[in-house]
Amino acid sequence: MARDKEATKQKLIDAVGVIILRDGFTSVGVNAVSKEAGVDKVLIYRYFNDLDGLLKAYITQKDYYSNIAKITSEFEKIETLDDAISLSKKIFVGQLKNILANKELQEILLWELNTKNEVTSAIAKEREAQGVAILNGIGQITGKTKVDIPAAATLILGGIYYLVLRSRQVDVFNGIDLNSQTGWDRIEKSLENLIELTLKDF
Amino acid sequence: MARDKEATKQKLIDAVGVIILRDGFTSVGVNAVSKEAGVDKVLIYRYFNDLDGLLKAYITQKDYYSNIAKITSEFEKIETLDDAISLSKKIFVGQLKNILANKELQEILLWELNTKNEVTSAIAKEREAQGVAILNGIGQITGKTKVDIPAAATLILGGIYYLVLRSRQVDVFNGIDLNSQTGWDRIEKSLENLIELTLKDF
DNA sequence: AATATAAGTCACCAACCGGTGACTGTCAAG
DNA sequence: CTTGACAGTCACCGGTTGGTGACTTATATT
Repeated sequence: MARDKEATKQKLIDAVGVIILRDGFTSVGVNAVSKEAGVDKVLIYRYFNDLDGLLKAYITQKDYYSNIAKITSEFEKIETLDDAISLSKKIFVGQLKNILANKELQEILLWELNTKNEVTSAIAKEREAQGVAILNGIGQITGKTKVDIPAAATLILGGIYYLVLRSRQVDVFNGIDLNSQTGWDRIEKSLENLIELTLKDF
Repeated sequence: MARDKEATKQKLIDAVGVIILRDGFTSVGVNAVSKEAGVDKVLIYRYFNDLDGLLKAYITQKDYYSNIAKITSEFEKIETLDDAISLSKKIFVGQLKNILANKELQEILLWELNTKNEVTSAIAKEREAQGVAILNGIGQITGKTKVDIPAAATLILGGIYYLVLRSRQVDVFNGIDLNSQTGWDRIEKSLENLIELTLKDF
């Protein structure tokens, strides 16, 4: 009808987001996406070669990890160890709250765990760049520590990811209520404690 | 052929395990399972009502978390704080190595993250009982601590789960090689460090 | 030996999946 | 005014999914 290629492409890209958010990444297929976009599925092949091509376009537009620059700039203001600890806490707690609030991001994290293809690999690469940049920032300010900061940070970050994803299916995990504010307050507090203990141990 | 109901049921149950291990939980369906078992799929409905019924039977037979008794008995031997730290390290590192070695268990963890139904809820319930029992054990011996032990343990355990699952799709995460021995050694070391720091902080 | 019960087989169903070829309608360049 | 390029539509393909009814065959009891 509209006879506007770019608009149609955008409709398809947007439809991917809608379906991921509403039905999860497993429901993303040519039939569902085209139906959601109100467009024939053959256009996916014509405009994006492939469903993967469409997904790549979707991810590229999303640009989830664009806050690196902002964070790394904050590292430069750091002077004392307490500053470093405070910023580190802020980063990790921020990650937790960000993922917890963003259901679309949760779906992508889950997708990464389940599937390996060009798209998820591309996302992983981007995420990796962000993670290493932040770890380098922390590493620079703390200097020589007894503990392996990147390893500890990775473990804790993984814990954040897992608990958020787990909270989608279950209420209580290890006795902690993952669907209540008090439960997440406990997690957040522990997060801060672990960071403080780790960075003060040298 | 064999005309042996119990043997046929067992064939189906075993086939579930084979498929989970070989193709992942997403591939578990009536068609695939019956084909693998060399048995008609209608027998799944006759003997187990449902695919879910078959999966429940599978899980019940597996009994993944049967090592609770052994662990809780070890708590009684504890006398000093160092004993407690040592045992806690042993438990968490043991968890890590166990999951890392057991691909079928990894599939179930992933399944738990993706799906909520009677089967996964039943597994979760069993896991929950184990986790709480262990945490109670640790809690008893450490007494009042500054940190929230259950919350910290949950975070760390989640980290273990996530990293193992992530290692299936990606080599490097936050600069740590999740497919090399040295990478896992770093994780393990950090795990022990975090436990020690946490339990000594009171 | 006849019969009932239950084990196992077979053919089929509707719904969905990804994917493709042939088509129609529109718009702009010649 | 014609023609060609292209946006968009439609019908169909082979394959797989979960699920069911009708059937055959074996075994145990009377």
